[in-house]
Amino acid sequence: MIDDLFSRLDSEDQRREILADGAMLLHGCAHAQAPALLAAVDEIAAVAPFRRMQTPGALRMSVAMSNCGALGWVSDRQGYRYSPLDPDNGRQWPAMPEVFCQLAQMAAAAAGFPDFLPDACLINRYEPGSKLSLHQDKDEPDREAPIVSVSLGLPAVFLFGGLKRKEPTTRVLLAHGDVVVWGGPARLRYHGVQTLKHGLFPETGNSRINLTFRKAGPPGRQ
DNA sequence: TAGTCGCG
DNA sequence: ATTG
Repeated sequence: MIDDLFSRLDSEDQRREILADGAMLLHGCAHAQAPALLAAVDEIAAVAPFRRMQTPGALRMSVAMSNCGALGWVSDRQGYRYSPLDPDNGRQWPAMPEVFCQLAQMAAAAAGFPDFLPDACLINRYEPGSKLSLHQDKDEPDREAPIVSVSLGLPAVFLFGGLKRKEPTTRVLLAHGDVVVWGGPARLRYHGVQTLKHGLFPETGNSRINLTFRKAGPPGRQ
């Protein structure tokens, strides 16, 4: 059923699945680096703790977030934007660890987007009950660069839709080490995460950690 | 209760 | 219109 919605990139490598034109799932791509990634997340969170941000509607998101890199995605009653400073402490976000940047570059290249240089990494922590409604990543002025999303910890159902909210969504189970890359004609596709179910994953404190790499700075300088 | 609608 |  779901298999019908996917086409296989090639029969030799069942670990790459095309979700749409310009969107690819790299199954288990980050599995080897996962321990290093999680250790780096802990270091980042010690400096820029996870927090549940407010939305323009003055409600709180269920997902707790932090950032690393030159720019971080923030939300408050004023709206969504990128900021070089952590609004909770007025300091720059922690630097993007080398292992983050290398993984993001490698995954982007494997999905057909060479020379991806992310300047922002949004770190989302999902506890059981957390979800992210269907949305577009459209706060980045440069739409040439792709989005790279790395899943760690508990599995979650990723919703991948079209360029209009009402278009049907594909449901994709994302497990520890999976990476999704979307760009080009898929860059503005709606996407979201279904409510996380509880499960056992001690390495992440029984939560799901998602790293989302973006180029959030001005166009050019790729 | 999962899916859909639609509020502000 | 909507990362609620």
